[in-house]
Amino acid sequence: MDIAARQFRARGYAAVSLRDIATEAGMRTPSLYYHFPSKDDLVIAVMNRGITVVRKAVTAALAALPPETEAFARLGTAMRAHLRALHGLSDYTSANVRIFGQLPEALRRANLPERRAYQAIWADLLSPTCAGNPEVLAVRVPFVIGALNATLEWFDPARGDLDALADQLGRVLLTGLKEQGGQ
Amino acid sequence: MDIAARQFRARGYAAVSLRDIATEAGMRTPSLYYHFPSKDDLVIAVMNRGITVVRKAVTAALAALPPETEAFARLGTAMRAHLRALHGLSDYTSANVRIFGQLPEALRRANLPERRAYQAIWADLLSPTCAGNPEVLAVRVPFVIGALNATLEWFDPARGDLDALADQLGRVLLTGLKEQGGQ
DNA sequence: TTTTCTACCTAACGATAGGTAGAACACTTG
DNA sequence: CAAGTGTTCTACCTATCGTTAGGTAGAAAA
Repeated sequence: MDIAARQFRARGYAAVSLRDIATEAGMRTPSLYYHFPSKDDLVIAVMNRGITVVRKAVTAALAALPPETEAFARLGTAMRAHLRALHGLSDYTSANVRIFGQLPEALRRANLPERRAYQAIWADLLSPTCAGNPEVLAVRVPFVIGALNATLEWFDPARGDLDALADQLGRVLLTGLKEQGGQ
Repeated sequence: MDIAARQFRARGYAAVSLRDIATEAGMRTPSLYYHFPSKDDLVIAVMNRGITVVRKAVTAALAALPPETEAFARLGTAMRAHLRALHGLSDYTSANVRIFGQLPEALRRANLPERRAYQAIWADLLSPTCAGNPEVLAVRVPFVIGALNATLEWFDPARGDLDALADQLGRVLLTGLKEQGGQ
């Protein structure tokens, strides 16, 4: 599954064959079928773990905060944990974000329960920013998650500091582009 | 090309076969080779037009503004034009955003010049928000474009008002989540 | 009227995809 | 040691992929 996640992340769902995965695992293709009944099942397992990983990372980061931490500090912590899971923690979450849009609808649906559970965390976090207004919240939750996920397409953690990125994005999202110029 | 763009957008690069495109076009597969030398050339043509379309849309929207319009109003206008191109104007831009990450590196590289030209517009727009600081700019340009593009994965223009979305995202990006609660 | 071009066609190619059947190996347990 | 069980193997299948070869009807050009 580690190998599959890394390959899916790098080259996409349809472009990665079971032969590719088996070869890197030091196996023959049919041997994979002992562990997974089909390519679909394998990719679903990778996708679900991708959400589980980031959800646990964010939950743990929030749990480590002092209980009286204010809403915007909690939000910043969650953003940093999410970015860390995306860019460093494992290939599962990044594979999920990368290939979700490439999957046939049936496979996408199989990942939706996990995704909704994760979105619920962000709904709680973002609720104070819009006085609980459900229509605004319904836009802000996917917007913030989507904006963070989009960093996967342009940020290279090998060439930039991930914490600096988290700081800067946190500032922009919380206070907007309008305030403070540089630094 | 219209058909190819729509199918790429809906189902991804590798999942769309030349047979699929030809069938919808009312042709046999090899007939496509009269118009395009290969699948790669076809997809490159679609990708490049996708950026051209949104660049012209944004440029035109900015040109229609009074010349003395201040920086943040110009930014809001550009955001709205970008969202419109993504969600309504044509399938080329949305296909580009959807499948860029799925392409083999060689095809991605073929689209980079167009992309850089488009990013230059946003660098101009965003420069006033960070006093021209190049490091901050290098993060903010892909961040804003990425955040807008990510709406493709969750916003359905058939079920929500695109202008309302543009307004709300413009407010969040310009003034942040911290200010004004609801509405 | 002869030639060339445009826009398609049918037939088939080699490569590769996901998947199956069943034999062979490896390790634990009686 | 023999049996059983878990794991990987060889060999092969069918479907589909992008692509090529060679040809054809009709419009345009000479």
